[in-house]
Amino acid sequence: MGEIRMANVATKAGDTRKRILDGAARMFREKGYASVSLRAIAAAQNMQGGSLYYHFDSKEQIVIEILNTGIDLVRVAVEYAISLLPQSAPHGDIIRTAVRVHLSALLEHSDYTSANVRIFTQVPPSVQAATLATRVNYENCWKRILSNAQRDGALRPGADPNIARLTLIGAMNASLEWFDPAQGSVDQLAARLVDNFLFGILDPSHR
Amino acid sequence: MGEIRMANVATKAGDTRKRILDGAARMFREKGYASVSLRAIAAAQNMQGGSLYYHFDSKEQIVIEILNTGIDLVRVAVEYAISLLPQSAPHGDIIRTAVRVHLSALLEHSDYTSANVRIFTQVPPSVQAATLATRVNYENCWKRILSNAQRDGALRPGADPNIARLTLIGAMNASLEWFDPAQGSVDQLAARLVDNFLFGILDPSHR
DNA sequence: TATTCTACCTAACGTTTGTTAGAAAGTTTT
DNA sequence: AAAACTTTCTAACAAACGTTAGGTAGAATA
Repeated sequence: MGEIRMANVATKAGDTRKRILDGAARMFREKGYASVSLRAIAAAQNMQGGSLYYHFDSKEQIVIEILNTGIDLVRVAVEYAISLLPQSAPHGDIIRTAVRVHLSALLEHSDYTSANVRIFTQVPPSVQAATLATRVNYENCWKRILSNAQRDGALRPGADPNIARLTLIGAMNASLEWFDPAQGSVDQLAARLVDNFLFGILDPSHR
Repeated sequence: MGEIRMANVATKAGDTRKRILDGAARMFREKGYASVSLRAIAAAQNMQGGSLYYHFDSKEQIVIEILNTGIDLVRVAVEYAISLLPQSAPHGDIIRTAVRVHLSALLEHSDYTSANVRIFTQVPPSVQAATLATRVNYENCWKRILSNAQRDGALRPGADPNIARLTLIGAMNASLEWFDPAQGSVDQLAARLVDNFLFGILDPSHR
């Protein structure tokens, strides 16, 4: 009593808790939300289903934590990578960097991020609501990038930055469904995807 | 016996069958696959859960039929719209037409098509496999469009038609999650999305 | 050593799910 | 009107689900 409960403290429970989340994130990414049971999540850590309730209040709390973590991970990674660019960096380079980092997290580094993309639409409305603030945070990160570009006249006249943002994020996230490392690295994919996005696919002579 | 069982014949059972599929498609689009039970699908037609088994063999068969219908609907609509264009139509116009028809089916006309986009990742692997041929069919439709453009030199050198195709379809389908008719019509969205796709978002002076 | 706390297990609960068998209406054919 | 066929209902099944209560072994504390 009177003590503050910390999330990631170096205890046995803290380790187990993290292992449960790690395993659950991977399983959610692979099989979706509804078809991953608490018993399956527990079994992956050699535990019984009921034991999860020592660490979490409900299945919803588990998935909320995974979704929020997944979103914050990309946001922090993108913001950090951008902060390393010189102030004078062209907007094309900023967008290029953001896309590369987003795809890298989604396709290479984070089960949390990929789980978020895969299962967000499958999750109960209450869970979606509990991750809204985190999502808005990341949305604003991209809104800033594109509205800065527009402010400096870097966007083609008539280009709608809102539609650009939403389609770009949609296109990136969709790559989770078809990306194949045998066909090329994530960086190669990012480079080509950004080129299409910035320059279009049409040859200048055909415009 | 000896009679051929037809799908859309004008019988009571045929009508009921279609109404069940129509209702199920809408419910799947709205709530996802797992959380729509057979009892709920039946209740929407004032029926009992078990009665569905007079018309269908299983829940999987229902969703397979909905998914295949949804994909074939867009494919036929896109192919027909393109066939109406003059032979000499520029590739940009062909792509523009295809995008407009795809978005129109997804966002305005077909619960089957939107259900397909929404729940495909949620559905059991056996169901995904049962819709593979239909999906490949539609994929080939877009492959043709883009490889024809490349053959005629309409694509920017270095533009990868495969990545272009996958990102375009990904971007269009993602719009199902954020499209808001209050912000503009489907045709307006299609026009802006295609402009971004063909010309890029960057101003020529900033390249 | 005795006690308290941590981390997990066992076993069950109520609910929901897809599915099935057989009865019961309603319709059509003979 | 009788018979056959079509369509739906009733009622139950086994399985799986999230969740809970209470017990238990080991570690930490006193």
